[in-house]
Amino acid sequence: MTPATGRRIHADARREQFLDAALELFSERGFDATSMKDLAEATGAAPGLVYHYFGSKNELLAAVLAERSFFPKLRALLADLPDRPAAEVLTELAERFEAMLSEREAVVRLVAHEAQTDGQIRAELERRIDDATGAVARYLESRVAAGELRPHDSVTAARAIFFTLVMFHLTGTPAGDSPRCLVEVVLGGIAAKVDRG
Amino acid sequence: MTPATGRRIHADARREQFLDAALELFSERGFDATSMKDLAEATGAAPGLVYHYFGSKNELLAAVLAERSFFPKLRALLADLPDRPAAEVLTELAERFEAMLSEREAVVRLVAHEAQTDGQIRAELERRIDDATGAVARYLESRVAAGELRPHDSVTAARAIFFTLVMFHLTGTPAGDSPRCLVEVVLGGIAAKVDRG
Amino acid sequence: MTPATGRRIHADARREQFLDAALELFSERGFDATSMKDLAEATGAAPGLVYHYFGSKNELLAAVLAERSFFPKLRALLADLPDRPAAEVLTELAERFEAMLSEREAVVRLVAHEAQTDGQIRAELERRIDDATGAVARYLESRVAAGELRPHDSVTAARAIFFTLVMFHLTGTPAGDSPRCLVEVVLGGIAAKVDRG
Amino acid sequence: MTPATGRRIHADARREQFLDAALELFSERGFDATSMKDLAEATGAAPGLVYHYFGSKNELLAAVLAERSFFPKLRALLADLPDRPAAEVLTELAERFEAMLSEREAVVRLVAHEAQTDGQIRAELERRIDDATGAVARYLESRVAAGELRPHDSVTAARAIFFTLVMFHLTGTPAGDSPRCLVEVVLGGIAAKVDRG
DNA sequence: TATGAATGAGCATTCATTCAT
DNA sequence: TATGAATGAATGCTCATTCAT
Repeated sequence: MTPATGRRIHADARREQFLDAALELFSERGFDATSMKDLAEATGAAPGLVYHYFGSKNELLAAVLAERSFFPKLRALLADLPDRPAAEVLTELAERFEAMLSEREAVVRLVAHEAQTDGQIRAELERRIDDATGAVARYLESRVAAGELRPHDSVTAARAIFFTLVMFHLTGTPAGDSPRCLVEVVLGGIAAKVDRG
Repeated sequence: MTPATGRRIHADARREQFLDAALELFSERGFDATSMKDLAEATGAAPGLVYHYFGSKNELLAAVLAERSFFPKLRALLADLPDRPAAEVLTELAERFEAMLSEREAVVRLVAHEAQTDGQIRAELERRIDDATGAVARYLESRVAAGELRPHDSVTAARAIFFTLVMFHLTGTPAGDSPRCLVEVVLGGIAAKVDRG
Repeated sequence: MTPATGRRIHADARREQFLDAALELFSERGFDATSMKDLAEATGAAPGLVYHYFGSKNELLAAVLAERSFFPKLRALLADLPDRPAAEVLTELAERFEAMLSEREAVVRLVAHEAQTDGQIRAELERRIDDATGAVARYLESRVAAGELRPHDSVTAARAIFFTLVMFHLTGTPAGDSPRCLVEVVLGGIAAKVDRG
Repeated sequence: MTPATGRRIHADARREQFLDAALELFSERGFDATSMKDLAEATGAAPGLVYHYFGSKNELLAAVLAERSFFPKLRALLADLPDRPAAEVLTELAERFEAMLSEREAVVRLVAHEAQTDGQIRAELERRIDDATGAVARYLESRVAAGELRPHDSVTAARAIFFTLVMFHLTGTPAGDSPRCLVEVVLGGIAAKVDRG
C-alpha cells in the first residue's frame, strides 16, 4: 500500500528519532518539564513537525510508553518458567530482569516518575506488576508442590525480588551481583537455624 | 524570644497551612503540575501571599521536604536497635517503618516522584537510604556475631526489606501483614532444606 | 464588601477598557482574526492580563455581547408602543431604531458577522428578532382593529422595516432620511390606485 | 485549444471539487476558521495539492466568489425588466430572487460573512447592490411615468424588497410565500386610506 | 498531477513572580 | 500581614505555505 520509498523510510526514521529523543528527555527531566521545543531542538526539527507524527504531547508519551516499553520483554522473561530447581531459575530470572532494567533504564525511570501522578499509567503499571508477580508466585508454588520449597507467602517472596531490584535501579544503587545475592537471601534466609515443621 | 503575639501565631499558622496544602497538592499532582494559583486557592489566600513566607516555589518545595520529611522519624526508628533476637527486632522495625510510610504517604510519594528528576533531592535521598540500610546492616552483622544469624550479605538483606516495603506503598499494593511476612521470608528463606555449614 | 478604593476603580476601568477595545477590534476584523496580542497592544496591557478579567477569549466575546449589546435598548424601544396613529408611531420607531443602529454600529456588525458561523449567537439573535418583530406586529394588528390600517401580513411588514434598516447599515448605504421614506413606502404603498374592499 | 485529455478533464474536475468543498466549508465555518488541511481532508487530496490550482488561500476565496457567485444570475434576473404591470413583474422578480437565494445559500452566507471584515469584498458587494437596486429603481420610475405607480422614493422601495428577502435568508426566517406578501405590502401599503394628491 | 514531510511564525493560554496599595 | 493587578516569557498547538520526490 504505502510504498517503502526512501521518503517513507525517512519518515519512519524521523518518527523513531522523535520517540528516542522524547524517551531520553522525558526520563531525564520528566514529561511536564520537557517542552515540545526542547524536543524539536534535540532532534533538529522544526517545532511543528512533531505534530505531523503524533497528535499531541500526550499521544507522544503514549507512543513512547507503547513502543519503548519493557512490558513485552518482561512477559517474555516470565513465559514458561522451566520446571527446574528454584536456585537456578530464580537466579537466572533475577539476572535477566536486572539486565532488562539496565537496558531500559530510561523507560523504567519514566514510568516510575509518571505513575506517581498519572492515574492511567499507574493503573496499567499495577496490572503488569500483578501479572508478573503472579507468574513468579505460581512458579514458586509449583516448587512447593514438588517439595523443593517450603510452604510460604509466594506473592510476597516474588514481590520482594522484583521490587528490590527495581528500587536498586531507581535509587542508583550500584547493581553488582545483587540479583544473585538477593536470590540467595530469599531462598536461604538469613537465620542460622530454622525451625521447619 | 519572638513574642507569641496573635499576629505571630497567625503567621505561623499560615505558614503551616501553606506547607500542608503544598504537600498535598505536590504529592497528588506533582510539583510541576501544581501552580501557585492552585496553592492560593487551596488555602484561600491571595496569590502573592506565599511569597511573604517562601522566597520562591522551589524554596517552598525545599521547606515542605525539610519540615514534613520522614527522615527524622526514620532516624529515630533506627537509633539504638536493641540487642534482642532478629525475629523480634526486624518484625517490629518493619511494622514501624510500614506505619511511618502510611502516615507520611504524601511526602513519600512526593520524594519518590521528584527524586527521579531533581538531582539534589535524589542525592539527599540516596544518602539517607545509605544511612538507614547501613544502620540495619550493622545490626544484622551484630546478630551474626552473636551466632543468631548466618553470615550473609547484610546490606542486600537490609535493602530488600526497606525497598520492598517502600514499593508496596508506591505501587499501591495493599499492605496487610506484609511487613511480618516479608521479615519471615527474609529470615527463614523459602527453601525446604538449607545446607548450612 | 469589596471596598471601592482607587484600586478597585482602576480595575473596573481596565475591564471596560478591554470590553471597548475588544468590541472595536472584533467588529472591525472579526473575532477569529483578532488575536489576544492585538487586544493587549490596543490597550497597552500585557498579553496575560486579559485573563485576569475574562476566563478566555470566548468569555470575553460573551461579555462584550452581554455588556455592549443593543438588545436592552431595542426592548425599551418596543415597550408600550402608544395607541397613536401608525404614521407617527412607526416613523418615530424607525428613526429611533436607526439612531440605535448608528450608535451601536460596532456591536451590530459584530453580531451580524458572528451569527453566520456561531450557532449560539445565531439562535439568540433569532429569538430577539422574533421578539422585536412580534411586538411591532402586535401593534400593527391593534391598528388594524382600530380601523386605521387595512388587514395585512403584519409580521412581514414589521420585518420589512427592521430588516431593511439593518441592511442599510450592514451594507454601508448612507442612511439619510431613509427611516422616514421607508415607513412612508410601507404605509402608503407605491401603487397609484389601490383596490380596497 | 486545450485538448480535453483525460488528464485535463481530471484536473478540471479537481478544481471544481476544490471550489465546491471550499464554498461549503467557508460558508459553514467562515473563511478564517477553515484550514487548508480541512479542505484537503474534505476532498481526499493531499494538503499541498490545492496550491497547484490556486496560488493561496485568498486566491481560492477569490475564485470561489468569482465562480460560484450569484451576481451573474442576479444581473440576468434584472436585464430587460419587461414593460408590464408592476404587480406581475415585481412578484415574479421577488420570487426568482428568492429562488436564487435558496439555490446559492452557501455563497450568500459566505459573502454576507466576509463582507463584514474584508474591505474588498465589501466594496464589490456594495457596487453590485447599487447596480441591482438601480435597475429596479429605474423600472419603478418607468412605471411611475406610465402612471401605474405614484411618485415615490424608488431606490428605497427597491432596497426594501431586496434587503428584506436577503435578511429572511440570513436570519433563517422560513421563506414560505414571503416574496409575494412582501411585494403586496410594498405595492399596496398597509394604510386603510391613502391620501393621494 | 500528486504526495506529504517540513517549516516557522503565530495563536490562546498559563504561570512564577513583583509590587503598589 | 495581605491583596490582587500586572508582567512577560514560555507552553502546547495550528496553520498557510513550500518543495523534494
